[in-house]
Amino acid sequence: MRTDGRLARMLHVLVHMGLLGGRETSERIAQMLNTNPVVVRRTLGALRDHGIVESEGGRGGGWKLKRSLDQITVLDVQQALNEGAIITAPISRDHPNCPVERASNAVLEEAHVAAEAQLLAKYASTTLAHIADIALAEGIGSAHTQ
Amino acid sequence: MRTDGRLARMLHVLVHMGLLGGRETSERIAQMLNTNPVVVRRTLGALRDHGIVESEGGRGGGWKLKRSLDQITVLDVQQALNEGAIITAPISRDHPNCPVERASNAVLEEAHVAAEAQLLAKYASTTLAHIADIALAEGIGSAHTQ
DNA sequence: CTTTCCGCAACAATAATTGTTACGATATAT
DNA sequence: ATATATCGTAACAATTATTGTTGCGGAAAG
Repeated sequence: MRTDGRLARMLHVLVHMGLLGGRETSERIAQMLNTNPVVVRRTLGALRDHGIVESEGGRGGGWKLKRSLDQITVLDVQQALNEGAIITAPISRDHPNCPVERASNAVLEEAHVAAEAQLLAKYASTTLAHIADIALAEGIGSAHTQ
Repeated sequence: MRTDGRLARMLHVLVHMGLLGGRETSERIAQMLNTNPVVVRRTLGALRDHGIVESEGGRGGGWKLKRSLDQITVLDVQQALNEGAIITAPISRDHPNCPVERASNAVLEEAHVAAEAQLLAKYASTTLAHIADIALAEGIGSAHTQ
């Protein structure tokens, strides 16, 4: 199964935008992400709908953070991208009335719900400013030294 | 993304096999799972390679548990089916040398590794006998009342 | 030696994200 | 006004993983 890379990509680009401070076009952001401007609009559009960034069309337009890095958590970004659960219990629906299938599913559900709760708590307590600090401690934060 | 239903399906069928006690053919197991005998062989084959079940060909053959239900944990089944991680951190690989991307990935990795550790602990402490108990408490455990 | 099993290869079906092209809408500069 | 730079969106191919299916071979029991 292909991994859904949207969360990581958005964290990456939002931190860059916070460090750079100005407005960025979909074209430049696409280069940061090694991808296409349309993919950027598609994904950043979801963040705009949740008040994390704002966009302006026309000459001189582009994308800008609507809050500072310390006011955005990983959880904010995650929830803007995916309204559903992060970790989905891999339950089966072959015989919904079979007590054994229901018991198996119930055990899996319980374990996954607990793991997801822990994950969400971690997401909620991690701000993008924290990520920026780690990046700055390791190297130059705003350049792609590739 | 389609959910990987193999773990839930295997828990389901292993508990049935434990409760029934005898040998089951791929054909009958496929009916329990609403699927095809080939899919059953494919998946149970992995469990055989890990010593959870055994198979015999020819007339009177089929599949049988190699250990009792209280000697098989959910973790055993999970690891037989998938050698990799259960929860994969959705990291990005767009600019591997970019400190910001690395910092984002590191934060995600750390959170997911912690969540997976909790999940594995839960899997390890849950036996198939436990699932069977839940099923028996709710209804008849060996019949498909559909 | 026939029937009943599993073993395995090959390929279509399904589902989700990503990548790409094309066209429209809008705002700015000249 | 008109050209230009941007986002907005629809449509479709590419990719990837599991599932479903068919077909043929091998092995064991009777």
